[in-house]
Amino acid sequence: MIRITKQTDYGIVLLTHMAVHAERQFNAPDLAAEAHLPLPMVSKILKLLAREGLLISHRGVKGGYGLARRPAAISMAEIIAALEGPVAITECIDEEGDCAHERLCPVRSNWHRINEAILNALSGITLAEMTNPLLPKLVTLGRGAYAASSSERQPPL
Amino acid sequence: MIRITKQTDYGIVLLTHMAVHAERQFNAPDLAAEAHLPLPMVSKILKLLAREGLLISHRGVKGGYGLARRPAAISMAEIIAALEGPVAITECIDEEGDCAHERLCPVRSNWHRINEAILNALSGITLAEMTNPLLPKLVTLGRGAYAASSSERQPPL
DNA sequence: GGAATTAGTACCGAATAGGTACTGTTTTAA
DNA sequence: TTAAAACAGTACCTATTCGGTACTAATTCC
Repeated sequence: MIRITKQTDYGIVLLTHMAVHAERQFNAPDLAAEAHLPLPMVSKILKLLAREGLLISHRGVKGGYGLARRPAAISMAEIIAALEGPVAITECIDEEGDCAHERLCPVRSNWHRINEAILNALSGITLAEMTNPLLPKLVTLGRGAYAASSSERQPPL
Repeated sequence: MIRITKQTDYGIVLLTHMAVHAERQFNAPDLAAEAHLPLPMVSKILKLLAREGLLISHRGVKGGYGLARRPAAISMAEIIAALEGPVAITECIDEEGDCAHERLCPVRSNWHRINEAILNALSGITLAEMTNPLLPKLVTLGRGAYAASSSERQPPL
């Protein structure tokens, strides 16, 4: 059903939570408790995000994880790519040589369109935007004080 | 890894093939042979597409399947939705009541953004475009005769 | 009525996802 | 220097889903 995995789902929740207090450093147990997610999963996910460069980790007693960049500089595309590999909806993209239909398949060159369309869509959403509880349109229609309370300002769509 | 299933993959290949000769009617064995895909799978997929209203089926000896609409009026979003259910990247969209984190999860309302972004991306690609072997940009840069050979004109990106 | 064709459903094996456990490494601080 | 807190890596198990097949109706044409 064209779903992201739960791992990624959790990962986005965690990163969003971290983005609200972007300066703070979080350790796995605290994050798990605050996000109401199982610790082993949280641990696993944070390790992955750190390895992929989206988080910076510090070991030792006072260790923990912090965002590697400003929330506005981290896109959904990056997060998803970090947690489940390159965003490619179809198989025949990565394994170009293996496809037996290569010469016959008229669709092949067009997969790129679909993949790119999705990649663009995901690249256009930043972590900073995810911390804002309302949609940009509604925010600008409402009173400005609310939008100003979020740490990052969103570029207009 | 945020993939469509092979069923959907095959489905798009089949529909693209049918879109090239949009008036013609195809039966399952012929289509399987022409697309170089296993017949049982093709059969299964065509049934589904017919049930979802993307294809029109005719039973009996001279039966077969035909496109229900013009290729330009069928979007990727519809095809994917027909073959693997509604396009919703995350779970908490459809099962609103069940999510235990509902009251705590600050991300929840923002999933809509991601889902809609992807839905928009997929809605913007039509079956007619998939029959064109080259990307729009390259086509307009090349000689016009080539682009004119495709049955449908693509809107500029 | 017989043959061709779609419709529906049930089933199985293999791959993948969700989740857990364990062992190692680094850092702080008493 | 040693113990504890935290991250790093990896291996493993179970349940679900996917890819694929088979079989039995229901229709339609000749």
